[in-house]
Amino acid sequence: MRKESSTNAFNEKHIIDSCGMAYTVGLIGGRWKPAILCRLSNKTMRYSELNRDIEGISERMLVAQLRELENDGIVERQVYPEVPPRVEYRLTSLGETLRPVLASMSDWGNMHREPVAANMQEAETMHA
Amino acid sequence: MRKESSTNAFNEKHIIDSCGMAYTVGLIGGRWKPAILCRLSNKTMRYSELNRDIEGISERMLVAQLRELENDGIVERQVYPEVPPRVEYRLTSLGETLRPVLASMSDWGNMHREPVAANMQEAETMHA
DNA sequence: CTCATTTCTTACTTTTTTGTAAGTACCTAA
DNA sequence: TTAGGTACTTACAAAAAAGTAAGAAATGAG
Repeated sequence: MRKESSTNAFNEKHIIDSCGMAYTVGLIGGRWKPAILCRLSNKTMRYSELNRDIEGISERMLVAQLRELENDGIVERQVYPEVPPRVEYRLTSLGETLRPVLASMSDWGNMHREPVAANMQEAETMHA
Repeated sequence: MRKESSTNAFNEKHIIDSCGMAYTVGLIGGRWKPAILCRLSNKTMRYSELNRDIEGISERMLVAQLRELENDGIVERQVYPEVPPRVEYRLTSLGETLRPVLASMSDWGNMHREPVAANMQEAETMHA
């Protein structure tokens, strides 16, 4: 939970308000958001797909990050009134404007780190 | 300090190895790195300048973040053998390759958040 | 009525990041 | 000899982020 009155929270707000880069990092940063956005950048996915696809993520984290992305207007959540439930996540139109930014980050990362087998596939799909 | 054996540390490594975007975010993310990179993107600065210019940062944080950027090969540190000491920080050539990425993040951020007076100047200088 | 499936919640613990405050080293100039 | 400027360190405390484990709702199938 966040403590509105902390120096930390104050600093965060201030930086976000005075630096566009910090604002962007705030939206897409964190442990799991890149992994989520990377995937939703390519296609709509349902909750269980994301959960299976992103190795090591817990449901708590997955939901929390999706909610944040949703609240920030980057991702949208579509619920189908079925049982068992089906919920799909995709980029909003705002989220789509982020795509080139995400792609440039992804490309830079893939270019400048030691090549690891696991990335090969990802590196390709990002710019398919 | 980091606990190498934690699930958290393991997950971080794994994601960084499997997602270029996560790798990039890992390098430039965090509370103060955007503010630092934003400035060093434009010009070489000495320690005290950064310290004055980045409102609210503590010396501990400034040094820590600069060290990380240095260890990651993005920023370089030049010490002049003078008294009182003079230390300058600038982007390395690897850091320069990051500039367009940083700029696109900065631009996106400035474009998509409520315009705040403080940003006007920054938004201009970024693409001068 | 009980089970299975999917998409979450909730309460609690551990780990990581950030902040605070004080101190250090170096030389120079007064 | 003492004060001053710059660039840090260090030890400790607070806050935030992430992990763990268990549970809950809704409903159709058997």
